[in-house]
Amino acid sequence: MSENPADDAAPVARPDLAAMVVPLGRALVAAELPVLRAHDLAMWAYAVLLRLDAEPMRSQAALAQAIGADKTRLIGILDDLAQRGLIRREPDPSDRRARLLSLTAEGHRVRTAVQSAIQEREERLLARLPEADRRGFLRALQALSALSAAELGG
Amino acid sequence: MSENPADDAAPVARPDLAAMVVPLGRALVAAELPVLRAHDLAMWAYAVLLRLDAEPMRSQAALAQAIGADKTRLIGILDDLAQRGLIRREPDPSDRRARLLSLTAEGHRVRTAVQSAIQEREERLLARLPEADRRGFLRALQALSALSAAELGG
DNA sequence: TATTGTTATACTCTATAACTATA
DNA sequence: TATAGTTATAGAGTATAACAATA
Repeated sequence: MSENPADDAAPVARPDLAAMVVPLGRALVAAELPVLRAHDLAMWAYAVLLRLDAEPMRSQAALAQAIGADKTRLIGILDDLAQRGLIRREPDPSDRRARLLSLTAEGHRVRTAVQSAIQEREERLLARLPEADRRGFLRALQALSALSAAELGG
Repeated sequence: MSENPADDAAPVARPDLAAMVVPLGRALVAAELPVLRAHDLAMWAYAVLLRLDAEPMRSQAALAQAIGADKTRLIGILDDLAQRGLIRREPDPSDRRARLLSLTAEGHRVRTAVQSAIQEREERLLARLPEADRRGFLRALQALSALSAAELGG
């Protein structure tokens, strides 16, 4: 009758992954917001700086897809970043429909300052975990987030 | 000049936690949705079943706070669950403003069936991780999700 | 008056559709 | 005609404010 505990009234061995991961993600985002606000950056703007620092992009559509954003919502973000001199945004000479996107030196500086502040906080949080769990957590997290959404769902 | 790699152009050692956790959460939720849909349950309805199975609640406000939902959005969910006979929802005789909430036997059955299906999928995902990382991941996740949002942010 | 539940409303984020310009 | 970018619009999810019943 109780060979499989999940069939009985007893609580399951662990909460669902989503029930732990989603609230954790919300809390991590909430912890980032003050840092971003201090640099007057929206969350998506920060995502843009990170992506363009890793690699310049050939078009806004490519950038949108790379960071999982909608291309229409990116426009205001890019307007702001370009106006503040954090990114370059110029028509591709070989196809003037597309916009070549890259980070300026100032954009790189801001990106680095923000990420340092964010990861400093994160390290204080991770320091509360036992060393072995901490390493396993980070490795598993990087492995899982490298899988495509399709693989995670299958 | 390059004693601290974060000050230079080189990429940082790891992505920000939120940048890994939030998309992972989204993917996990997306993986749950087909299971929930098969049982004709909304995500919040499932959260209600889980919470009430753990412990009956003295009021809708208490339930809302316990699962991190807005009390106004819970109402339609509770209407549906009560109508389908998955929960009991009766005025507290000692304070008829409040509604006593608890799971019916059928509600418990549904909760167990859904969670089994969900965790079955999750186990297949976790099986892709090395055993040590998997254990560290789950332990760290449970530890972090037990911290309050305030602690995570501080 | 304070609290529980409810309804109505507004706001944010996101996705869809229509328009301009280049090709 | 097809594509990149832009603008305008609509939808989902969420939070806020006002209301009715009970204490």
